[in-house]
Amino acid sequence: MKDKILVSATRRFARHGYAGTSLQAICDDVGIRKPSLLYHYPSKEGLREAVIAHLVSAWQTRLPQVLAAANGGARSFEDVFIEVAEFFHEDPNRARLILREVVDHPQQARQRLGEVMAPWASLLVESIKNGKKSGHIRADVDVEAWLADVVVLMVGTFAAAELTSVVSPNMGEGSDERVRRQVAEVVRMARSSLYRSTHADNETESDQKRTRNTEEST
Amino acid sequence: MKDKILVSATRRFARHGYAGTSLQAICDDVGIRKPSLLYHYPSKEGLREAVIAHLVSAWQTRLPQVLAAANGGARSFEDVFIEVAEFFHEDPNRARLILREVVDHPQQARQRLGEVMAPWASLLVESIKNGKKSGHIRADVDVEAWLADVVVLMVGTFAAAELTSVVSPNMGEGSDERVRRQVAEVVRMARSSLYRSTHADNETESDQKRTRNTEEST
DNA sequence: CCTACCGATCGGTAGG
DNA sequence: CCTACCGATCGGTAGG
Repeated sequence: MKDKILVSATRRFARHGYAGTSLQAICDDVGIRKPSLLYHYPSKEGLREAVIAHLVSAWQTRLPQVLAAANGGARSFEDVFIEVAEFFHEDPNRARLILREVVDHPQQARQRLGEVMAPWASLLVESIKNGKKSGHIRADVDVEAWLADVVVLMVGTFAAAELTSVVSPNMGEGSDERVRRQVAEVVRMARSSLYRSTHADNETESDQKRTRNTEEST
Repeated sequence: MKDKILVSATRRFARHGYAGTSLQAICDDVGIRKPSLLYHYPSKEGLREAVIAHLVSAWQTRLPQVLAAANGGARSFEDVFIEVAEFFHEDPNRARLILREVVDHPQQARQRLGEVMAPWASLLVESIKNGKKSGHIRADVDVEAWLADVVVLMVGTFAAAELTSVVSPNMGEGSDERVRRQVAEVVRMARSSLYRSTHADNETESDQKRTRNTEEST
């Protein structure tokens, strides 16, 4: 029961925001009365904290795989972002929730994001800076800003998948396909803006139509 | 007076969201009573529409400059994004407002964004696709996805300027400097992920330590 | 632009 | 997990 409340709260907080969600609405979802909800969670604020804590812990569970990817050598960056994309793909509400927290409680969200990102972010930054010295990473990359950009891109892509269709409304209704394309382009942008010469540069002009169909999944 | 209401509403909707803002709070800001506000605007919803309409009209005012930049030849893309950045820099609440609209009313926001972006977005997309044919644009760029990414990046950078400090908390408190770096990196990413060979590539390996020193200031 | 007031709903408590 | 109920606040109206 406590879990059903958490699931409903997560969905509603993500979709309508904290202020836009009433305890009554959550109770209606799970079929109980307000006092029953307040037996499981001390207050609305307490419920919000539980929702965030659950999100953080889901991420912590994921961390080992991300860290493993980060140590994978040359393809480190791409593998890390693929792991991150998988995390959001599992439940896009996670991205929306993060986005809401960032705009609703900027300083608190910054701190929490810092704690949660620190382990893998510092690894990545270190790795990129080494790449700069050894020459295969562009010298003009602002590493911290680059990483922040890619995180914004990841969260933004999943939180606002609807945006894509602004430009290409002719794409299939299935937003799954849309998100896939969007993520692929995020990875491509991240990579090609980082490396001095991109692997994809050995593409000839003959295959301009597109070699990769889903992703480059070679 | 009507204007003071609009200004307060814009700020509060941007910062705390529509549901998180009470008419009373706006009235307190401008020093009137609720019925007076409802004389100027028919309802809370009506006020929200006015806020959005004002944002759209501010953008329309800007449009000519953006279109002019889009026709500037080789530097088209960069100039367009510099114009867009200027628009958000004038008032970051604009970015927050857009972001809120996108998560709160996805389909409505998508439609409105489509209308507002169409004129310059189609110019840009066309121009990039031509660049592909003539060979100076990478063949593997997913043009529509790329544009969506850059828009997300622009809005996200101004809406969540606080994010940057997650990675580099040692940076100056002045978020102005932070945003500047962030925008610069957005432009760099956008450009270098687009062109087959970037202008910045003529950097030699000798200035790898960093041309700019505002960076992580070793 | 105001006073006075409305029904509805908010988060939360008492008490079992 | 419930019924019953709380004060506070919500958006909005009547009437001037």
